[in-house]
Amino acid sequence: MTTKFGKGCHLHLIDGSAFIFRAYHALPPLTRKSDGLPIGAVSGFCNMLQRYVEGNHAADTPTHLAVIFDKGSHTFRNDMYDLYKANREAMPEDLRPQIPLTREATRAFNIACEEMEGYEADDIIATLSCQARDLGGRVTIVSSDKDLMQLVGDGVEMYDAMKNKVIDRDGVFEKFGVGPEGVVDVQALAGDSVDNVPGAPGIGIKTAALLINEFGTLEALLDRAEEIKQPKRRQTLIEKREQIELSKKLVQLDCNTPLEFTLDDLEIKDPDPEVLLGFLAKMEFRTLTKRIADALDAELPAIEDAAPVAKAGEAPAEVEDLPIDPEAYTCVSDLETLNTWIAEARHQGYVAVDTETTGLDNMTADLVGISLATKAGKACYIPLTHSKGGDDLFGGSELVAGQIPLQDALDALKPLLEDEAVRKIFQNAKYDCKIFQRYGIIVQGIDDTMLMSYALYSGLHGHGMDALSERYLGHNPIPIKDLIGSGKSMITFDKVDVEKATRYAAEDADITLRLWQKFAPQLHHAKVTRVYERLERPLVPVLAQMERHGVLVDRDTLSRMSNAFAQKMAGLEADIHEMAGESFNVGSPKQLGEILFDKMGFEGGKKGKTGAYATGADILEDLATEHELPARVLDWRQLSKLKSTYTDALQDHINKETGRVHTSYMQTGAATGRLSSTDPNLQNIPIRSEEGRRIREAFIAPEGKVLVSLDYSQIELRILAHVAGIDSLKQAFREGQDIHAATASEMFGVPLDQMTSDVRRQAKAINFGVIYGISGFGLARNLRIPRAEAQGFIDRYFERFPGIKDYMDATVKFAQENLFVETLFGRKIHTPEIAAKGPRAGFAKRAAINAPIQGTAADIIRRAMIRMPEAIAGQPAKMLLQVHDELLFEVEEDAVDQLIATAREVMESAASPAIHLDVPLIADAGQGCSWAEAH
DNA sequence: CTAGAGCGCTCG
DNA sequence: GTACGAGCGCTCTAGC
Repeated sequence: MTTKFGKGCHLHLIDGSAFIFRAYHALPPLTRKSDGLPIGAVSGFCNMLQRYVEGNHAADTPTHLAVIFDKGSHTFRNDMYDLYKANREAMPEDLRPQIPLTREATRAFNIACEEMEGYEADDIIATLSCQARDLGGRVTIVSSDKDLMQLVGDGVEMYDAMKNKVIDRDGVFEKFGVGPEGVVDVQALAGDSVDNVPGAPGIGIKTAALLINEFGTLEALLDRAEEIKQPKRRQTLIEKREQIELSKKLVQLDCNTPLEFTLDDLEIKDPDPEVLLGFLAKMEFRTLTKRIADALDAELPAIEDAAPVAKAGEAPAEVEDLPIDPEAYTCVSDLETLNTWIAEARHQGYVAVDTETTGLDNMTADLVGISLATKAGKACYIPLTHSKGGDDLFGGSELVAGQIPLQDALDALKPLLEDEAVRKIFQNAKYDCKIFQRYGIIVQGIDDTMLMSYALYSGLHGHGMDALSERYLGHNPIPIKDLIGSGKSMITFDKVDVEKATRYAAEDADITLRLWQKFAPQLHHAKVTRVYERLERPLVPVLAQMERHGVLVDRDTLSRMSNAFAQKMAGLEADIHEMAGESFNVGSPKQLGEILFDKMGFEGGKKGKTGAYATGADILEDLATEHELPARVLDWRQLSKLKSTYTDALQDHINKETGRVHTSYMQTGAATGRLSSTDPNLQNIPIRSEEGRRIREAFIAPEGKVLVSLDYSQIELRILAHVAGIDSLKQAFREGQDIHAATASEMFGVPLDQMTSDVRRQAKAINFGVIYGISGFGLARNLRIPRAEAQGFIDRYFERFPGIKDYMDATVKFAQENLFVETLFGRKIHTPEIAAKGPRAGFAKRAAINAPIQGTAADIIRRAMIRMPEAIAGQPAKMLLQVHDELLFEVEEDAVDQLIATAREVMESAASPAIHLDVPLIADAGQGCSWAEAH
C-alpha cells in the first residue's frame, strides 16, 4: 500500500475529550427546546469545530484533520495498574448523553472521527504524530493537555485553542523545565493526582526537572540514586524505584497503536451542506445553523419553534392575538421613562420602531417623534418636536410642553439603535434608517416586515402596512388622513395634537411588531429565509446609501432643452391645428380621436370602456403613411413627453442643498425581485431615440470625477440558455458570439458571415418574445408581419430549440401545481391568476414563464450590489444608480480603471457561489462626463 | 376642488 | 384579447 501523506502535508489532531469538557464547562446547561435533551456541550463543541475549520486560529492551515476520542474506560494501562485514573470524577449526568452526539457532530462536519478500544485518545494521537513525522509531514496537536507535551519536537507542535497559542519546545520547557524528550521522565517522578499516577512521593515537577537535567535520564538517575545528597530524596528514589518505573510506563504514550486507518483517510474534505445543516437543525442550534448556512451559501433548513419561550432576538413562537387598542398606548415625556423602555427592549432583544416626520421625502423631512413597541399591545410614542399652530410668518413656532429634548432622546436611543445584538423591527426600514442617519445614528441589526412580506408573498398582494394589518391582523389602522388631512389643507405631523399622534404612531409600532411575530416563523416554513436574509435585508443599507448620494443633474442643460422643446411644440401645434382646420388640445387623445376618425374620416375603431378612439403610437404610425397630421402628432407627443416628464419634472427633483437628484428605490415594487424607482423614476430616462438620449447629457459628474456605467450583456437570454439547458445557445455565449445572429443562423440556416440585419432583427424579436412568453399575435404585432408568418417563426424556433418549449411547458405546469414559480436563488413569485379561466390565464402563463428569468437576473444584480460597497471600499468611487441590468458609479478621474476592474469582477461573479451558471456573465463598461457618454 | 381611472410613453 | 416587468404626466370624469 502506498501512502500519499508526506512532505508538505500538515496534520491537525484535535483532542476530542478536551474539546468536549471545555465546551461543557464554558456554557450554561442548555437544552433542546423540543424535548429538553441537554445539548450545551454539543453546541459548544460544534462552535469550536466550526471556528477551527474556518481557520480562525494561530496555527497553520491543515491538509489533514481528525478529531480523536477516547473509547471505553478500560485501557492497557489498567492492566498494568488497576488504580489508573481511579480518582477520576464520574461524568456529569447531563454530559453523558452528549458524548455520542459529539461523534455525530464530527462526522456531520465530514471530519475524520477516530477512536480505538483499549487505547486512550492520547495514544492514537501519539501514533499518528509519529507516523506523520516519519513521513516528513508536520503535525499540530490541538490540546493543552500536558500529557501530550512529550510528543512535541521536530515537526510536531501543540496548539492551545483556548489561549490561541502554539506550544513548541520552548512552551514545553516553560511547563516542565525540560525539553519534550524529558517530559515522560519528569512526569514519572512527579506523578499525577488527576490520573492517579503515583510517581515519587515528595517530588514535584520542579524537583523532577532539576534531577533529570542533572542526570540526563530517569534510568541514569535511578541507577545513580546513591549520589543524591538529600537523604529523604535519595531514600525515596531507591525505595520507590518500582513505582516510579511503573509511572513511567503509565505516562509514556504508545506510538504503535494498531490503527485500522491510514493518514490518507484524514485528508480534509468539504462537508455536505445537507448533512451538516441537517444535524445542526436537528440539534436546534439556530444561530450556528444560520452562520454555517451563510458560510456554505446554502439554504437554511427549517427549525421548528417547539416552545413558546423566545430566545433574545427571536420572535416568540406563539403570538397572542390581543385586540389592538390605541387607548392603551403611553406617551413618553421624560427621560427616565424612555430609559425603562430602552431597558425592556434590551432585555427582550428586539423592539419595533417607527418614526414620525414632517414629510415623505427623507432627504428633507425632520424627525417629529419616535414610537416603540416591545410586546403585542405594549407600545409608546415619544413626541420630540411637536409645535404649536403658529407658523414662521409669526416669528417661528413654539414647542409643545412635555417633550424630551430631541438631542437627549437621541443620545439615549443611539446605543440601542446601533447595537447589532438588539433587533430593531421596522415597516420599510430604509425610510427610518435614512432619517436616523441624518441625526448621526447608524441603525444596526434590523428586520423589516415589509421585506418579510415581500419574500413570503410576492405576487399575492401589496406590502404596505395598511394592507398587511388588515390582512394578517384583521385590523384597519388609523388613517394618516385623520391626523394631517389631505390636499391643500394638509398639515405637517409636528402640528398634530400629541395625544392623537400617540394613538396613531404607537399603533404603527404595535402593528409592526405583531406582523413580525407572524412573519418571522413563516420564513422558515416557506423556505425563503435565505431570500430574506441574503437578498432583501442586506440591500437596505446599500440602497439607502445610493439614495443619499444622489446623482448630479445640471439644471441649465434641462432648462435649455425645455425651451427648445417648447418652441418646436408650438410650431407643430400650429401645423396640426391648421391641418385639422380647427384648434384643439393635441394632448387629449379623446379630442384627437374625434378629429382623426370623425372629422377627417380615417379608418379605425373605438376601444376600451370609455368608448374613446385609440390613438396610440402604433395606430398613428399606420395613419402617418396616409397623412401628415398623425405624423406631426407623433413628433409632438415625443417632445411633450420629454418636456413634461423629463426636462421639466426632473428640475423639480433637484435637491436645493445637494444640487443632486435623489431617487427612491422601491424594493417591493416589482413582483419578480426587480427594484423600481420613484420620485423621480430614474429607471426610464430616455435612451432609444436620439433626441431623448440627450436628456442623459444633463446627468453629469462633478469636477474631477467621471460617471462609469457597467451593464450586464444579455443577462436574461443567458439565464434562459442556462435554465432551459440549450447547448447551442450556451456554446454561443461561451464563444462570445452575437447571440441574435447565432439564433438566426440556427433557425434559418444562414451562415453567420452571410447574416443580414433584417434576419438578425427578426431573430432578436423572437429571442425577446421567448423571454416574455411568446405568442404568434404578439410577435406579429411587434414585427408588423402577418400572424401566420409570425406563428411559423415560432414553430421553427421551437423545432430548433426544443428545450425552450420544454422549459416553458414545465414552468407553466409547476405554476399550476404550486401557484408560484421560483428563481434560481429560491425567490418565490406567486402566480394565483394561473388558476383563472379565460384570457387572464394567458397573462398568468406568460408572467409565469417570464418571472424566473427576469427574477433570476434581478437576484444576480442584487447580489452584486450587496457585495459592491465592501469591494470598492477605499476607492474614491460611489455607486449611484441601478437600472435593472446596469450600475452607475461616480468615480474620481484617476481611479476609473481600478473601479471598472473591481465592479466588473463583482458583477460577473455575482451568481456564485450560490449557483453555478453554464454560461459566463459579462459586464460591459463605459465612462464619460455624462450619463450619455458613460452608457 | 380632489381622487382616481385611463391613456400613452419612457425604460430594461 | 395578447407579448414580461415597472412609473409618471396629462386629460377627463365622478363625486364631495
